[in-house]
Amino acid sequence: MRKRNLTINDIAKALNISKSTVSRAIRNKHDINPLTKKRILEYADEHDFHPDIVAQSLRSRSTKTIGVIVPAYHIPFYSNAICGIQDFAMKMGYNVMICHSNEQYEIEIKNVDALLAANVEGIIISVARDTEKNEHIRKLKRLGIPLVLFNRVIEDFKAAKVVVNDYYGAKNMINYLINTGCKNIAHISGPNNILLSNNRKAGYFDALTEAGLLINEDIVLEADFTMESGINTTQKLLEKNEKIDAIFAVCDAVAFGVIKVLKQNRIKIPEEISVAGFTNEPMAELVEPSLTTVKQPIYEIGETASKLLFAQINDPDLPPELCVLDTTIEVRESTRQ
Amino acid sequence: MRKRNLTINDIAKALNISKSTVSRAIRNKHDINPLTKKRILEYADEHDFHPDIVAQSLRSRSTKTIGVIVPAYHIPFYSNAICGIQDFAMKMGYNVMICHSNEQYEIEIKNVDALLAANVEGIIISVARDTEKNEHIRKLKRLGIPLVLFNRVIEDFKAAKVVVNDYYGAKNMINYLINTGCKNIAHISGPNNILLSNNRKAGYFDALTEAGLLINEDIVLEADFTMESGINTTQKLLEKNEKIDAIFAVCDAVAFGVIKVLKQNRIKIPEEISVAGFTNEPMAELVEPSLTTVKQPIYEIGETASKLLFAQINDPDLPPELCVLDTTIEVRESTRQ
DNA sequence: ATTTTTATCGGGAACGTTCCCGAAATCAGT
DNA sequence: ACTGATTTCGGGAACGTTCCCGATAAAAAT
Repeated sequence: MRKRNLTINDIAKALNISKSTVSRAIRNKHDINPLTKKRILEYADEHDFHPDIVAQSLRSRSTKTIGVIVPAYHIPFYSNAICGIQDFAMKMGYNVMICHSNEQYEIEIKNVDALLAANVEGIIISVARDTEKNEHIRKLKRLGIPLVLFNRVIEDFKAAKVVVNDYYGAKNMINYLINTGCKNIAHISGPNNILLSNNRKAGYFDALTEAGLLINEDIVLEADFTMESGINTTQKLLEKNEKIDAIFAVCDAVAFGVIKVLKQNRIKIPEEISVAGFTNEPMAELVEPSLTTVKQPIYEIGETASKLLFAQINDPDLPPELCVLDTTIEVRESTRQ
Repeated sequence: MRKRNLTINDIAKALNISKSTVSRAIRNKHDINPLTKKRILEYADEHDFHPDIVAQSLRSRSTKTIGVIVPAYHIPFYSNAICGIQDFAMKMGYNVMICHSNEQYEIEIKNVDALLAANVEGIIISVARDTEKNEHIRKLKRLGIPLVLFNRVIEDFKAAKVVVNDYYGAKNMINYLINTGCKNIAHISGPNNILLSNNRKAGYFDALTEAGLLINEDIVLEADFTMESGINTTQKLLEKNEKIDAIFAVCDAVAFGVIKVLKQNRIKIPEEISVAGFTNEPMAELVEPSLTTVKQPIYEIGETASKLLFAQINDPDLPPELCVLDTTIEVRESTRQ
């Protein structure tokens, strides 16, 4: 139960004027005598008046709130991207409501409903690992809710999207590895229902092909985006006894798993095997050896997603824009020079 | 501008009954004929009716929203604690509005005002590093807003609080270090305007005293909670050329800085110097050597804060409760056996 | 058959705001 | 002094819901 706050009616009564006039004064409208306005504002200031945002929302039919759904909150990539989203939203005078799906499709559906129930004016979403269907996303589109997908996007779906150039990022990294003398580069990919996994994998293949290197499908394994899966997959990879001089992981978390297993097996990084990741999480420079990785502009990704969303909110007929941000290669100790 | 949704008035008109009756049916109240109720619910279901949460908020004077303020979003401790807060709040049917102060007092004040403007029914806050004054917190109390402080709390202020046993956590860790043969244990503390810094420092001092070891104030330096400050402080510490066989850092981030500098100086961890931290961030097991640290139940801290807040929301006259959670020692490679 | 109870429903105010429209009152122009 | 424009303000409806209270009709009690 909210405490009873001062309302424009109270002010109106106290100053013996109408609430319409008070409203005009507060919202700095014309149609008002500068003197009465001053009188009202002084009174309001003195008594710490704040217009009730709920009543405003009801009347204006606008909640000034946007929603965000991410797979997991505590993954550094997402908490940093959320920063970018939120900072820009605040500049626009909007609040942000954040949900996490915990990588589960069912929860993601519930999140969507929760945000709809809260009457958000737009939604930014990065889909869960499990999300194969996307009826809940199409529903948003049907309802005409402004929508932006980022990072993990849905391929055959028309909507505003923010991604990085996964293909070229991966390709550049493989080229770099090749330039440092690696010839047998393994790849631990992400789930192939996620677009970015396939794009990065394609970059890997094409870089090898263009360099005239043989492709060995035996050293391309699939993991998800966790360190645990990186550990398991690396163990499987080593058991194959293939000749390997580098491992390119779909993301940093997986690369951390790779490093862990290689060190356990006393394999020297990068002398025997170079390791490269993708994202540049804060941890990347702390692990030993520090991780060479494809650096994503994480904060900007969130910020851009926010910008695209507000562009839609302000002009609902805007055609969906695909925004591809550039990556750079951050060379550290885990790859040979 | 929200899209025009179906309202109870629409249903009333369509079924030729009054909106009061529709409202009763939706909210599953008595005073209604089971048959009409069925008719209404079927119609509502068929047309995908959802009561307008904003109108409900206005009428009930309850927003079903709580606010959270943390120093920085992307610090793993906070993103995990927020998970605990949010999960419990959702169980209670509440939304969560999250702000970050970016460790700045002025922004924290703005955050408080933003949450008040949003009519949150309670606030959970971990104060910024810079926060020396606390007028904005007292204001919340004056306004009668349910309030819970966590992690970084204000000492001389009556309010519900959730902390860990910083004193004993530190003391236990120092005892452990002593047991492994360390005699000259340095401490890099946190800012002394933050209570937990002082408690951990006190645990450090008392453990040394009780073990009959000499206290050397020269090897007790102050940092803030960042890795950078850990780096700088460790360098200063080494320049003193004091005899040191262990460093206990106020938090993991600082400990990571310590490790970095020691490695740069080719000082062997833990053979020459043991290193211990506090918190058990995810990174702690990834650094090399992995970090021995005082493990906090991070998710539970958030969950508990949430529970205390809802206890207050449900009973505003509840006396403020201090909740102290236990820590354990997580032994890894950075300390000798 | 009359009164009392019970079940079911509708009318209307209220939450705090914005906005449309019209009423005064002041002012300028003839 | 009379018209017309302009400034300033108030009344009241509306946003979508909940809730109090009274009305009606059916059921039960006398």
